[in-house]
Amino acid sequence: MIKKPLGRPTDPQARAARRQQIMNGARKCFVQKGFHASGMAMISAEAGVSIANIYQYFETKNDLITALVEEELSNDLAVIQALAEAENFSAGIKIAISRLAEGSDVPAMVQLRLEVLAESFRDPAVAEVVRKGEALTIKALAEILTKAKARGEFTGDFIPEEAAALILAFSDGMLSRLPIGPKPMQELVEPAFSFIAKALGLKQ
Amino acid sequence: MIKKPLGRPTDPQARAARRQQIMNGARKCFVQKGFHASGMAMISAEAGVSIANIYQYFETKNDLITALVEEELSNDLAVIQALAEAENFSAGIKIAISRLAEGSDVPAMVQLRLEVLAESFRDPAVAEVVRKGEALTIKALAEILTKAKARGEFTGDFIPEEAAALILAFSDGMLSRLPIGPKPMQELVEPAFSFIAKALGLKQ
Amino acid sequence: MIKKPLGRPTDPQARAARRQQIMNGARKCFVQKGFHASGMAMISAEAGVSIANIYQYFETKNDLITALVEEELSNDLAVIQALAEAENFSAGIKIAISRLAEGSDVPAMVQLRLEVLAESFRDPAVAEVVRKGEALTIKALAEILTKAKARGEFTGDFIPEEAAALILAFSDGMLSRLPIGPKPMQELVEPAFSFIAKALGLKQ
Amino acid sequence: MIKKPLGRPTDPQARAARRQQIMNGARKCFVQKGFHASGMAMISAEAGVSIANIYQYFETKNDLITALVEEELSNDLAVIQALAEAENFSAGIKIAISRLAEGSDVPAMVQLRLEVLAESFRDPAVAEVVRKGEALTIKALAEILTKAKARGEFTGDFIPEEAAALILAFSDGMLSRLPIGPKPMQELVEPAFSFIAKALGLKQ
DNA sequence: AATGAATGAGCCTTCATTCAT
DNA sequence: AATGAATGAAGGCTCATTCAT
Repeated sequence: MIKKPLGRPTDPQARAARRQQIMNGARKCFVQKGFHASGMAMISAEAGVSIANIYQYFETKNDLITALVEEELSNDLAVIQALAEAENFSAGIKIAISRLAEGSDVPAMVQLRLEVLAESFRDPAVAEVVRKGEALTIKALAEILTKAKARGEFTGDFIPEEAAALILAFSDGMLSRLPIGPKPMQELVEPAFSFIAKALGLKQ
Repeated sequence: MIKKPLGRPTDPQARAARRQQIMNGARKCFVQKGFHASGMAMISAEAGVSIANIYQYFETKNDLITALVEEELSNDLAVIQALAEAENFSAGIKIAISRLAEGSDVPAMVQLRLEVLAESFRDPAVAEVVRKGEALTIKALAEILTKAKARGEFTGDFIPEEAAALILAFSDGMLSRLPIGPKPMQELVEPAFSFIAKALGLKQ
Repeated sequence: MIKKPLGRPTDPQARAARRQQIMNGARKCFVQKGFHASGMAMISAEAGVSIANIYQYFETKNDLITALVEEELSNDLAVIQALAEAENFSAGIKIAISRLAEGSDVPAMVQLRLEVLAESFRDPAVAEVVRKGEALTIKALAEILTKAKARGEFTGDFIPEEAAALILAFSDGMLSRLPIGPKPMQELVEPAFSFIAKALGLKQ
Repeated sequence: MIKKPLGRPTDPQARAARRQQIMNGARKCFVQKGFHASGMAMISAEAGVSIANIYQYFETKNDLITALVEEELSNDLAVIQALAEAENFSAGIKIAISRLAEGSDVPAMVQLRLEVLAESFRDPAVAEVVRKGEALTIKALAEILTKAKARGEFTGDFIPEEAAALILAFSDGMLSRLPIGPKPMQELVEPAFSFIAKALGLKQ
């Protein structure tokens, strides 16, 4: 016998949709003003929802932030995982880069990334979430490196986990300098790739 | 005849000291809570100064932030310039690293660095200040690289300005992951140096 | 099919009541301290409402002032219009005077009137509101004068609009001297009426 | 033997000049913003004096206000007294009116007048000052009326003190409507004079 | 589920004033 | 006499959050 819910049946799909709607509005605000300068009023306006309604999906503003951080991290992970399907490491990196460069809202993502890192210094809860997400990302990238290494794509030797961490750090650093660099990011893609390639001893 | 100014004369030294005192208090707050979550009340308490007094040294809270950003950038530049006095590039990097590692408050500096980068996305005034500071830093590092290159310390070839930008980005990325990395920073110093060394073709 | 609005429905009556409650509290404060020396804290205390709640009914303190000015002007207009129902001009004036004299809070009204006039010098928005209100009042009084004139209540000749403006100015002047006059207002009612009567050539 | 002051000799003239300088700056501010919206900072800037210096001439801001009110009242009295030198009442009124109309800053005076009246409702000290000043003005005007009456310039009968009070009230009322009247003041001078003339039974 | 109404705490800034020079 | 330095209190307004409908 199928369970028959009593009272008003809640529609999980509708709930998820609205939750996403709120998070999308919140992301816009956080990108523009940061976590702590974005008010619930602005978020509710951007999401097209009443303020009070937000509190039925997130207990506090902090929870909303945390949820958004998790979503953001899973996006990052997805990029890395997409990289796994490439034929070789070199091609994978280029796919990832082009995916970033062609993404319509790179600055927004970077802004949010910085916000997340800064927040993880302050809020231990956020730090924990980020730490887990990053661990997954590093692991995924390390596996890719391990396979590529096994395929003999590198001349040099390195510990995959370490190299993964370094690559991601490098990527973070490059992206975070987007708004302040003297040159546009485009011109640094090539040297950046070359930088990594040499560091890892990528063939050709 | 020299005109004698009426009233109480200004003591530039005392003013500078007080200004610094305020900025130090502000830094503590900004490190803990970020720019926008730090209130003037907290800053004044931390600095041991009345709120109203702060406004005799900084017109607005934003001006205080900007001043702090400038100070922070000049500190960064000083680190790089100290690197110029080393015998060779390898030694210089190690000096810089040890200087950072031994610095009593690396996490605070990193936290502030993230805050600054995030803010430069939002406030064009801050972005401009950061841009100028970074240009100076890149230039300084590029000169160091040029000299080291002339001394034949590298096997590979690279454009100094580009390499400088990449190194700084890498450094930023490494530092910014301090609170989230699975390993403590200490363990990544060696691989990070090795990473750069290979990328630039540093001999030995 | 009629769309059913979601969420809690608005109760216009309750809103209007609360709005009035706030305005009443504000009036007390403005009478005692004037517009600019009355703080929102004092207003909220006098109205029995939280400060933040006031801002759900008036966007700014200035809006609250403007709304009060409008209300005040409509009260003035009501007094004049009540005058229209009297048998003749002489009786009407006496009705108006007694209505003022018996009104429990003449000083408050006068104080507010001065505040309004002073403010209309500074804030163009207030000036515009007052101008429109005064135009209506003058028009109403002019009509009354026109009818009385047609009834042959005056020996002299005068342009109704001009006379109306002069009478209102005279009234304003008399009232505004309430707190400084050497004699209580009561003793000046008779001479004031006589003054107007002679000026207009009122019979008997 | 002439008294020889010990210590630093104070220059009463210089003191008076500076005092006036401050009051002039204060007047500008009070006209623009009113008593309570004008800050000491603005006053000091307008007067070209440091804030602290103001406190050597006026104990509090309130004292500064009171002093200005006194000055303002004595100006009013001077206008009335100038009226005494005219050949007859009719000419005197016209002199007074033209003196006002040609005065470069009638609106400023009126604005201040309203401010003073409003303040006299609140501050008993100001009220007392104004009351005394007004008593003098009424007395002066009453004397003028008495003389004119003795010269047979009026047909009607009236008590001079009463008439003086009424005339001044009327004048106040007319002026205070400057910023809100539908017509410019100029066009109301003639009817206003006629109004008074009729009320007092002025011949011709 | 969704919204309007309400609030205490806090925001940045300016106030009138005093003190030291 | 005159000014810079300093401050507690208050300014208008917004905050994240809760409650009633």
